[in-house]
Amino acid sequence: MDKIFVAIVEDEAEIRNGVAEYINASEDFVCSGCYKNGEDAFREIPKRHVDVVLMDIQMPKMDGIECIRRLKEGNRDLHIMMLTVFEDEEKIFESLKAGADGYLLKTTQPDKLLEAIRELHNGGSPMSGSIARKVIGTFQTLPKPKDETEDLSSREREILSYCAKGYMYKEIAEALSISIETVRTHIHHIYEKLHVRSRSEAIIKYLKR
Amino acid sequence: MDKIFVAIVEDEAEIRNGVAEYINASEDFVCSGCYKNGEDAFREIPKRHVDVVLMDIQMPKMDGIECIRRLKEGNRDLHIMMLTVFEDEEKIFESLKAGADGYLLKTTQPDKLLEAIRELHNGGSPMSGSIARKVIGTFQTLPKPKDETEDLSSREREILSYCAKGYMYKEIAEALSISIETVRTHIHHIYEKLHVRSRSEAIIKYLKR
DNA sequence: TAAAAAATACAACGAAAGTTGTATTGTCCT
DNA sequence: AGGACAATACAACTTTCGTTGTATTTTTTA
Repeated sequence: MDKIFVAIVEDEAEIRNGVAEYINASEDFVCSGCYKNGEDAFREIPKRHVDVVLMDIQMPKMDGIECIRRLKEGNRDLHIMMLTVFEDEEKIFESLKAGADGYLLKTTQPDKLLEAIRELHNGGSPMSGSIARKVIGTFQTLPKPKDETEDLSSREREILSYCAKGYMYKEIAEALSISIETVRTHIHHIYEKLHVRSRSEAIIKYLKR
Repeated sequence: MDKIFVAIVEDEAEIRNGVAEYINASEDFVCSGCYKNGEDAFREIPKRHVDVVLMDIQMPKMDGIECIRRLKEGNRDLHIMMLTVFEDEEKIFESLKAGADGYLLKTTQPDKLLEAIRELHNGGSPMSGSIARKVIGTFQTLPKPKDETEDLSSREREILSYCAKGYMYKEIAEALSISIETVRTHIHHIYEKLHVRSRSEAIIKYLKR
């Protein structure tokens, strides 16, 4: 069986070499390159055979998040996993948005790291426990303000949706083949039901619902 | 060390008993209850000592997603993990929104299941590889139309943010202690940069960026 | 340092939006 | 059958918004 080629991007030589050594000592992985900043990594990785990248965040010249963005732009299929000490939401979500496929903390045990690389290569997305919990937490937007647009009639909702596309009264009237005065009336009713007093506020409620 | 109390909610007796047996055979877990539908689970679990719930989705009377919603409403701290055959995004995200803390497929190996329960209990969020990848994928909103609000000056962005709160010119002028005419000028500049021609369109761009 | 961009301000005019009130028709629920 | 609501329409009037043009002071950048 072919070995999995792993690249390491990490500015601290000690960690970099430690991880590389551990990877090379394993059966099914081989370290195909070590880079000490995002710039070197971005220049070299596309030229080589790399299956998986382990990426630090804080590095000189180019940080890991920007490096991911650029690497992914060139090759969507490259599997990249963060390996960092940061566990604040900002860094996590910026990384994921940039295209990271996994996110491990540096406190991860070496054997768990190898297992994670394997999972990453198989299309999974390994995350440290606390990271996964934060990611899942973003879906639990519990107490969202009741959607007042529920109270609108279907015609009113239709008209509101035109407002939310930037249509003027006149344009809505044309689109629906009704008079501008009728549009006015509908919109007035919409304002009452949504408890707002302008098109802006109505659009805001509509888009945020 | 105290054992971790695990409840199982699953309509198929074979699976239910199999998992219960496996859990009871382990060192640090004990099955504290088996329920064959969401209704029974919702009625009984709050009365008992339960640390972790393993929850199926498709069940008679009350499905697992609704059951999670209700259990979590009563007790935010209860750790619930889906254990299901479904891996479509709809079911996954509905579960997470309802409050699931983990999501495993039934194909998970028994030893991995036990490890996942342990991780869940420790505040992690174990997910099967393909699930985690889908979850992470939602953050990678790839080809989003370039954020034109980037081109705005900080003052302009500030004013736009007031528009997006529903403020009128007069109110913005007051809030920033500048004249209404200056607000007008700024907003006109904003429209030029965003290539829009009304407050509505500007707000739409701002909220969708 | 010279040019460009940002922040500020005033003003006048026309266009769009918002308010208030009235009215007709059809549907749905009680 | 009567009442409530939705959809439609018209109109007069007020307020807010958007356009155009000019101008001064900083700040930034080439």
